Amino acid sequence: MASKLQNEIKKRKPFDRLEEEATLNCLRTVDYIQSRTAKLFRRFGLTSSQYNVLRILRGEAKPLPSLEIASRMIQQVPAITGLIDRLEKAEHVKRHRCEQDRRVVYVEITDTGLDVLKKIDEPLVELQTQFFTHMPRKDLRELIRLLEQVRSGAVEA
Amino acid sequence: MASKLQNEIKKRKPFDRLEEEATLNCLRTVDYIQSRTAKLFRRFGLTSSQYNVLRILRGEAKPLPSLEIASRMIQQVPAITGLIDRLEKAEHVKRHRCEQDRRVVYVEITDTGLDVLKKIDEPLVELQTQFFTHMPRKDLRELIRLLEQVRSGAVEA
DNA sequence: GAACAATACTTGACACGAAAACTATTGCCA
DNA sequence: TGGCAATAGTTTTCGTGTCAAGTATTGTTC
Repeated sequence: MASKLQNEIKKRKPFDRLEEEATLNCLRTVDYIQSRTAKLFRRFGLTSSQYNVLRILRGEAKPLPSLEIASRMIQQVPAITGLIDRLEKAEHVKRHRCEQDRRVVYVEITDTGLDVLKKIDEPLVELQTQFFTHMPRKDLRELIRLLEQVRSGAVEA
Repeated sequence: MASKLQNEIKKRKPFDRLEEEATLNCLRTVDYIQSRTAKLFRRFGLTSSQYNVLRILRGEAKPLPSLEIASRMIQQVPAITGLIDRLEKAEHVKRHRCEQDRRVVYVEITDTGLDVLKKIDEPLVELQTQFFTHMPRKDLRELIRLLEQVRSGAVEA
């Protein structure tokens, strides 16, 4: 029987390696999750990355250096500068240089930023719940275990 | 005990919902897979999207209309134009208008394109194998099942 | 204490993804 | 057959990710 994924991408031959099928399934599933989530954020004028920066800042509840933010995200250093530029323009964050070490730039979330996050909280919980409502809790836990297991084998690039 | 993911993103409090933990685990794992794969493609002068277009064209072994290609990928219509522009400039594909229906543009892979794919084949198999070598086949099959299960609940946006 | 290395960003160039608006061509159908 | 909708792509704009190279500041070492 043809797999679900095989139909989705109109692949003619079945996968000949489990590894290929697993890789593509990961990508496909996340694409689904990403696009739904991105759509939600956009309703509030944010992109996924912007939301992530704000979420990190709220979690920490104090200003953080740019690179510290970058390290908690998945992004490269250069991207973070422009990201914060735009967040600053939208008045969701403020920047100020550290007086002790003038190389460091601290980023702080503003009240405007906190307000936006607050509005997003509930619909985001709803959406994440919706992704998995049809799955038994047991399967959900198993999925988490397996995904962590994949990453546990991660080798340095 | 703090979860693996919680440590990775330096989250201070444990996740209070399984759904959140599962969502973020999906994103995190795929980011790992994506970045490793993208690096491989870049060694051969391709991006992930470009590789995907070429792979689709090789699989079909005949010219395909632009939108047909787009539908087998995950991308939006507008993105496909520029993507094919760049592939054409690199002489990996050729474009030609359909004579019967002049709205349609057929895209065909060139010998250059086939050559690049051929060179990528082996290292890609190796990389995908490496992602999962440390996992028992049984777990791999279970992971595939669970990921398909997630998508099976997909609701229209 | 002067030179060099390391750190914390910033800038510029290019490719991609997403949305909205536009062009060209074809199909419909009354 | 004339007009209007549908289809297939393209263009534009903006935010992002990635790489390479650059700047400012601080640390370190001989």
